[in-house]
Amino acid sequence: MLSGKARGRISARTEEAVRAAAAELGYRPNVAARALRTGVARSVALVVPDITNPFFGRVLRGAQRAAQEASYTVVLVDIGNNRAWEAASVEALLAGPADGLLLFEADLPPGTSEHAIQIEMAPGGEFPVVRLDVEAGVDHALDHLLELGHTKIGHVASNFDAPTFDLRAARIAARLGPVPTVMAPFTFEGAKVAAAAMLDEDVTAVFCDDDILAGGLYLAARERGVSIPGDLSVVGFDDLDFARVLAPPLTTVAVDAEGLGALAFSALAADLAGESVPPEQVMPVSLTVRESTAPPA
Amino acid sequence: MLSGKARGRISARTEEAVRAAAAELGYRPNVAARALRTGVARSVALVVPDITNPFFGRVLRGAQRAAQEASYTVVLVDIGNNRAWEAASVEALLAGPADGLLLFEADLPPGTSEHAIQIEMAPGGEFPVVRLDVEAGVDHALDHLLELGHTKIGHVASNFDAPTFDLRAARIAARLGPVPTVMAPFTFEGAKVAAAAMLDEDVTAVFCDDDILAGGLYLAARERGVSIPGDLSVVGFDDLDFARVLAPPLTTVAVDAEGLGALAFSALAADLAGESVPPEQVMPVSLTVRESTAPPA
DNA sequence: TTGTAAGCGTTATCAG
DNA sequence: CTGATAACGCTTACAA
Repeated sequence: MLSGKARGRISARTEEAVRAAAAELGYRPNVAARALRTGVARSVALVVPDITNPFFGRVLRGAQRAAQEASYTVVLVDIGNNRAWEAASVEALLAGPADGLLLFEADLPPGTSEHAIQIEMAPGGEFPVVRLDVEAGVDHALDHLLELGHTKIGHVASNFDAPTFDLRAARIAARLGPVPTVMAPFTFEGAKVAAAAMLDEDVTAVFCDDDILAGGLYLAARERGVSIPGDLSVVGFDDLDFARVLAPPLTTVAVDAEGLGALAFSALAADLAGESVPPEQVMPVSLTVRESTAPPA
Repeated sequence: MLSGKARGRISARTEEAVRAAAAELGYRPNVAARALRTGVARSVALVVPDITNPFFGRVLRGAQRAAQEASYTVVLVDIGNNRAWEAASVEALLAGPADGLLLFEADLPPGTSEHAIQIEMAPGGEFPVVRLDVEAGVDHALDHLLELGHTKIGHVASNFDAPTFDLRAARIAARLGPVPTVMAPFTFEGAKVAAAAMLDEDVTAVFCDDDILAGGLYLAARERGVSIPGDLSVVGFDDLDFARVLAPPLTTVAVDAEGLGALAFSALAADLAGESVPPEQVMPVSLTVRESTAPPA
């Protein structure tokens, strides 16, 4: 009765009384028993590549907020940027605790029949995808640079193999043709050494796949005495909190990470409820212009 | 039998055969049924104030790694810096999914008999606590500043009410007596406006309760044209990734957030296993000296 | 409107 | 060493 399925079967007075008594005694339905009986755990798993990256923290918060509202619980799986762990981790989830999966840049062993939503992946796969409008993001960034008068633009790309980064590269190529490119890892230190090579290229502006990569470029530029934006304009992607506090503040593509997480959860909830969910949903992005971009010298 | 409780009751050959068949058919024990029968879900909940803060991301990763090794699952609850949500959120957990709680700067309704570990809280409460050696952290920072020759030191304190911040203030007071203090919120923008007031004080160095607060101070200093460390030395706390990329790189107290998370999980696991756990465990910290500190002008 | 009973998939116990 | 059986706490269907 406490599950709310009593529609009109019992009197309001009785219901009231029972609820009061339940509250009085501190009664809590046993979720394990309910899960066993109904086959539904009201819990979803979120798989992220690196929870240490603040971007995923925001996605997680969005998903968790939405989940909480629907009285779902979210269990976190952090792949730790280590693809080897991925299979094992996801495998563990399939064993049961989760009704469905929110997969951020992760794949499922093919044929595994499970409810899942993929985040920031290419559409056309087995599961619905929810993603950022990456193409619009690079368009905004490139338009801004082009308007400023830059013609020699470089690309500091992520060396993490994920569709979202392929999309960035493809869009840049489509707009500008081949451009000087370096691949950088997702840490300030690593990105710094990788990005240093970009300073030897003949470019007046660079687009970075992510703010962290831009941070690495800042480090390299500082070490080499190249001034931003005087000698080099730089634009990042994600608008992480620290972009604001860089010197100079970073011009970057702002994305709604929490919204992305929340949207992914809603899609999964809809799927679990048997509703049909669109094969692809994309979140708009915008450009936040700060002080790291200026006309070329 | 698959639960491994068959110690010598069946032959190795039989066991082998059964396991093979199980793997063949893709059999997975149903966790809900197991949880119902055994009363144990092999799952713990981690409650954090703000998952958006990279510090908690690191704690979460540490806890998750340790949990995964023990084949536990961790469910996340993000309070969102909103104390009002806290009770409701924790309440939801008590309903069942979690065998135990990892409470970061959170309290449990008193008397709630549950297995829990408190992180970064004052010892002496109902549950064992695991925390950073905050006192040593401020000692390191203060010693460093004192050695540099600073005598007029200010304190940018967190306005978030948590024992760890009380500890910092108490230690500073014990070492230096009353010092100019401003309270700042946990965002760059908010901290910037709060920290601006510190620039009007007669101080040559500032200790910040957290790197984020230090970032706010950087912003205020930049706006007012005060140079770091020329006019003002600043030291932060936590050694978040972005501390490295600030200009100048921030001198800060480095803490092992992942280790903290892992330690907290182990303590909880021990508690769950019926082992006794020490009422207080503290993690050592160290000072990372970078370029935001120098002798007073 | 209310009561009763079956069964979800495990694990544990107790005879065989 | 093996096989049958009860019980965990809940939901649901059906009988009263």
